[in-house]
Amino acid sequence: MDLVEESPYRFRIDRRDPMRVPGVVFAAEALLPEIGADGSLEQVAAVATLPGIVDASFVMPDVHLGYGFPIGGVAATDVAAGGVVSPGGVGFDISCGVRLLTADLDLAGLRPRLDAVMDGLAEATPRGAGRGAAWHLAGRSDVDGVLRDGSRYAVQRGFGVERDLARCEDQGALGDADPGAVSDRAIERGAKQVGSLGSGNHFLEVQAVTEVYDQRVAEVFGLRPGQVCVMIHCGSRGLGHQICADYVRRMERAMPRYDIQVPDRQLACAPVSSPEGQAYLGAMAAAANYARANRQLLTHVARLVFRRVTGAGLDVVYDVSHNQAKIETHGVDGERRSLCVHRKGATRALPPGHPDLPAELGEVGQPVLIPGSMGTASYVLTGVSGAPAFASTCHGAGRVRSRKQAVRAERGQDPREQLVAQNIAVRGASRRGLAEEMPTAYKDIDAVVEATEGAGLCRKVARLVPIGVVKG
DNA sequence: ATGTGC
Repeated sequence: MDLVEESPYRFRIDRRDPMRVPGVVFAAEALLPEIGADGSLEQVAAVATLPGIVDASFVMPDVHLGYGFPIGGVAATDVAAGGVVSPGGVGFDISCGVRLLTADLDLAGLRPRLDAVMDGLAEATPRGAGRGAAWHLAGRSDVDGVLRDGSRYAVQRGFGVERDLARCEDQGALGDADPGAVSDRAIERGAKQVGSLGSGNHFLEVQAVTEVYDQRVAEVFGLRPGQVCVMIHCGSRGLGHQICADYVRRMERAMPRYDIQVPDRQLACAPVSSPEGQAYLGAMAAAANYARANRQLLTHVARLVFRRVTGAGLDVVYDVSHNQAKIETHGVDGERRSLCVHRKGATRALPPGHPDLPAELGEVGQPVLIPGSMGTASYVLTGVSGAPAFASTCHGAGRVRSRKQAVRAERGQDPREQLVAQNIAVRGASRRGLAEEMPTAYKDIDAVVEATEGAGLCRKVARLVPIGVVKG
């Protein structure tokens, strides 16, 4: 794929038929050799053919191959111009995202009790495929509560405090959720999984702040050097997965009716304004709320353990999704337009002064939470004014090897030993599960974050390192 | 990512 350098951190894929807009790759020169070998840039060009797409088909420096759409991608369609919504543009793990908690505790104070904290977290955190959850929903009214009101419902039921909600994207619940658009099968899969980590790259990590790049913003976020934090990375489990599968099938069948042709069946889509588009967005919002309730329950579990073992409380810095489509208003060619912004492996990053931010964050911008690969650093960033790509940035390190390749690369080595040698406590996960997530399988998170900052997508606020990790 | 794979 030919890339034209537009600036040091921005490369263009020129538009050619049937692309409607160009592709844009945000990356540093040094990352380019690791980008595109998997075919993800062909996916960028394919996404650019979607009806109603505006500006460009964007990807972040952590781009890699996904289902139809690349992971690390941002694509916005103009609702009034027949713009489409596509389940592949959100991904199977709907509203997968990250929540960061701060402990009123420093690393030195945690060290003597670290083993007890990790044992407590390991015992209390349901994880792995199909293994139960912290909260078993009792009947249809609980299910509807979670699907409609997300973290808000979890807090209402006693699994958190009101302040948590102010520090969540959408105040803890995405509007316009339609539980009626969610299949019985999806609900059946999800009912016993609220408050569970899942597997793959999902984790609950105890971290410590090692670097503060912006003192003023870090202070507003509640972060200081040496501070202990808890990062939770998980999604909508079997429920989101089932919804994605259901709607890919439904849209595949609907496309001829709207005379939509796509270069790849995995790009199945329907106009946002169509019955199929509306049903998907309603089901997707329900899954998004489920994922938020999931992170709220894991917050509750972590609080119980920290309180019991260390006496420390945990406050929410922020909770933000990196797999979601949202109807947002943005300027396009000097006009305010209603757009369906697909972010798949990309994080919303609101600039300072944005009306959707809670008052206490208004002056500094939205906290953006970026998990590194297992055993490497994570970042807290903030949104900046005038950024490209509809106020979005990266979501993590981004794979460079498939899971299978990662396991092969770790043959004859012990991933657990490698983490312990770095003084990182590990709980859970099979040898294979750990091998799939080793840093050699990912790009360098420091380089990815530097490229996003260089591209003017966000600004660094703080860097955190792992102390202990609970894996699915 | 996923009641993990044709």
